[in-house]
Amino acid sequence: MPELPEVETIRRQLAPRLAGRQIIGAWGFPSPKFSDAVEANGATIEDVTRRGKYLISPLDDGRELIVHLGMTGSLRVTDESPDDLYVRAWWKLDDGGCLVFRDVRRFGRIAVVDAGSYAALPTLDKLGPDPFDAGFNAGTLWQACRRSDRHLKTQLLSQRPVAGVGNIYADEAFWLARINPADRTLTRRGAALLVESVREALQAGLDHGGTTLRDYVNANGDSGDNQHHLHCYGRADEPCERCGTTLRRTQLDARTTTWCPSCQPRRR
DNA sequence: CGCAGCGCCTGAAGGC
DNA sequence: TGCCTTCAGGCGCTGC
Repeated sequence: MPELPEVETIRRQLAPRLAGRQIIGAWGFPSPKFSDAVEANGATIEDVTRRGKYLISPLDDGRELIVHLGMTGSLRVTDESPDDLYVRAWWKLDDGGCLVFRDVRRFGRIAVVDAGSYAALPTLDKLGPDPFDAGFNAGTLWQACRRSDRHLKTQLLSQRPVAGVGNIYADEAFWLARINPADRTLTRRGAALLVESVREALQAGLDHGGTTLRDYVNANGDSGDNQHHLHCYGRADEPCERCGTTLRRTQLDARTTTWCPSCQPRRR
């Protein structure tokens, strides 16, 4: 499940490979989620950038090709035309390569829009600051969480206070910050801790090439390594690395959530 | 406008 | 062995 570290890993691999390449053929799976792929035909890719979990490629005609990988999406550049049941889009390049988007569960999304016009992608349209930007700090996070009464974890996953955090790195960040994900309010100090912990969790993911639980592979087809470095996510019923208490699992707004009842006590 | 609830998808895993 | 059910989950949409 690609979150910011996985998407950024792919972006770093694709940007030098795709910049300057003209698209000379395109196909999209016949569904509104993918059929926009053909709209990029004929344009030249100028770069591959990222906002949160969205890959954004500026085109030379003032539009942008946007790809969200969803749960099981992957992007690769191959030498041959794809022959695979789960390919949802491809773009033939002017150097003989082919950019292929594969997505078993079809939770991904492709769009071609006028640059910066994201009305068709409401989450992107209202996306918060990237976690490593100065615009994400204790003050902004505290303010954002003060305006809502939802569980803190649900707020992080909304992509509004900060962009790019999904279920895995959210559980990691709350564990690192020793904050209970079911809390609804943050102290100033808690906000500062959580900012640092979000960055630490995501940086670990980046350093280890992303987390591969089942499907994730980078643009070279390689799995990540961060699944061997997780402290909390997916470790319910195992002892907490810090205190030995058995980690617990629950559902929080329909999201599987793992936490340490001792290190991460409920506030209030 | 905020948000709770639901639907989208399909392979893997578990139950019997 | 094989059928059936449940689970995973990011995001868009609907309706309160």
